[in-house]
Parts: sequence; C-alpha cells; structure tokens
Amino acid sequence: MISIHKALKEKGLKVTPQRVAIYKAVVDCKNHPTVENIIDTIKMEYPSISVGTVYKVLNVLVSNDLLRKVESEKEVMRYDAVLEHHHHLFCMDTDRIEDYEDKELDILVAAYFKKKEIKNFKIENFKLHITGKFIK
Amino acid sequence: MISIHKALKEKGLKVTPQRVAIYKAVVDCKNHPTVENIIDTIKMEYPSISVGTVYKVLNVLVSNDLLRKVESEKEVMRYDAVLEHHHHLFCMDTDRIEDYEDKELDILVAAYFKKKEIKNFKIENFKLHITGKFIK
DNA sequence: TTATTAAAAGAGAATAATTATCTTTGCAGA
DNA sequence: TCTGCAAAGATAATTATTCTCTTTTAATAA
Ligand SMILES: [Mn+2]
Ligand SMILES: [Mn+2]
Ligand SMILES: [Zn+2]
Ligand SMILES: [Zn+2]
Repeated sequence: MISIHKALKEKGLKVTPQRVAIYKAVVDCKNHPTVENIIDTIKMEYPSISVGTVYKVLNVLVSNDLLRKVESEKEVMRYDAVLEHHHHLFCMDTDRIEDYEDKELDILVAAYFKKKEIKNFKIENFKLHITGKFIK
Repeated sequence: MISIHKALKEKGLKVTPQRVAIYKAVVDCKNHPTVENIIDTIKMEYPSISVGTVYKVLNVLVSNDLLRKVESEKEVMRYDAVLEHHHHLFCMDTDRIEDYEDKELDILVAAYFKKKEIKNFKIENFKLHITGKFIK
C-alpha cells in the first residue's frame, strides 16, 4: 500500500483532500472503474465533490503516473491504480476487466522480442489484452 | 481483397452504395482511421454523405464482424479492416497505430496458455498491445 | 500564527463524439 | 412495375469530457 500523500509530494503536487479521496476511490472501486463508478464511491464520504474536479484530478494523476488509463473499445474511460506491469482479462459478455500478472509469460515474451526485433520499431513495453469468459 | 458486396450479402445485409463506400474508406485510410478520417476520405467521392450514416454503418459493420474497433486510451474511436489475428504497435509520441503480425509469437503464446491455464477464465483470444517508437 | 500566494476546487457553460428520432429514399423480392 | 422494409439523411439529443471563471485552500515564510 503506497502513501498517496507521499506520492503526491514527490511529484511536486499539492496534497488535497479531493486528490487523496479520488485516488482512494480508484483503489477501492477495484477492477478498472469508470468515472461514474469513481464519483459514486467518492460521493459517499464526499457528497459535494464537483464532477469537473474528478476529471481534472484523474488527468493530473494519470499524467503524473500515479494512475493509468485502461484502453478499451467502449465509449467510457476506465482507470487503473495498479502501476506494476500486468495484463488484462476482458470479459466478452460483460464490461468486467481483471488484472492478470504472469512473470513467466513476461519473461517468455521479452526473451522473444530480444531475439526477434520488429523492424522500424523500438519496443518500450507490451501488454496482453486477453478476451474470454470468466467461469464458475 | 474481399468482396464487400458478397460479404454484406452473406450477413443478410442490404448492399448499399454508402455501406460499400464506408467499408472501402476504412480500407483505404489504412492504419486504423478515426471516424473523421473516414468521413474525409469518403467525402471525396461522396460529398453529401451524412455523418450519422457513417456512424450507423460503422456500427453495423462492426457488429457483423466486417470491421473491428481498435481499443485505445484516447477519446476517439478507431477502426480496423484487418480481421485476421494480429497485434498492434502504438507510437508513444503520436497517434500512429500499425499492425503487427507474427505467427511465431502467436504459436509461442498459445502454447504457453495451453499449458498454463488462467484460473476462472476461459481464453478465447489474445492480442498484444505493443508501445514504443517508430524509428528512421 | 498569520499573511501571502500560487495552485486547486467548484460551478456551470462549452465542446466533441456518438447515438437517437423522425422523415424520406431506394434496394430487392414479388 | 409495385410494394414494403430497411437504410439514408437531417437534425436533435445525449453522453463524456474539457474549459473558463470565481472562490477556496494548502504550503511556505514572516
Ligand atoms: Mn472512448
Ligand atoms: Mn465522448
Ligand atoms: Zn489493471
Ligand atoms: Zn490492426
């Protein structure tokens, strides 16, 4: 568990209750919430927060690498508090997105790309987008 | 080169000049055009087309698996006429997205997942989202 | 502790992308 | 050729997000 207070400080950002609350809401929502999810969660203990503030703070946190956006083909953006390298499981039937981490796979793919380069392209990172169905 | 005329027929969809033109525009635009790109291209030989029609037709083509959406963290949707299994190279500095196909990699990863299953998840497909920089 | 100040929050309007509604048009089968 | 349904076109509506402006507040120093 990272201290958001400390993290904001380190980035030279003011520590405000809203920023802390919004960050916490993304963590609490779990599994890549939408802005709507985040607002709903926050409103429980911060009923007067402004929607514009939520968007603004999310953008600040993303551009300071304290949160990430999740790419999707849907119309609404989703956010991720997990900064460590990981992949995503996308449910084909619902909007559920789960984290998938797999060091062994990372090593396998990294080794593959170390041998076989992509021409005209310098790889910085890769991520698997795995589609399928959650079972049980 | 697939016949869009035939493809539409096979899906039980009416063949209209607009549908054909929009499909062709996605192919011609190359590399995952936005709706704006598509409209610009189409307007050259179809100046009177309606924006709503473009959106509607794109949705029809996507839901009939004649086109695909490309997932991204940006605000605008992008489309893909390449239906065969392939991966994407995302430029870190620009909005450029290029196709990357690699049968050897596909086999490697598929073999990996055949051995090591993901618990509670039935994989249907996977796709690599590779970020980096285009060089030269 | 208080004063100062730059940065952030809040409110609401504006914009941008996309979808929905309604009317008109036109493909396709009879 | 006629007819009916599906699609196109026009435009309004909706949704997600950003912007602008004012007020508030966190951080620093006196
Ligand atoms: Mn989007
Ligand atoms: Mn939007
Ligand atoms: Zn994640
Ligand atoms: Zn592609």
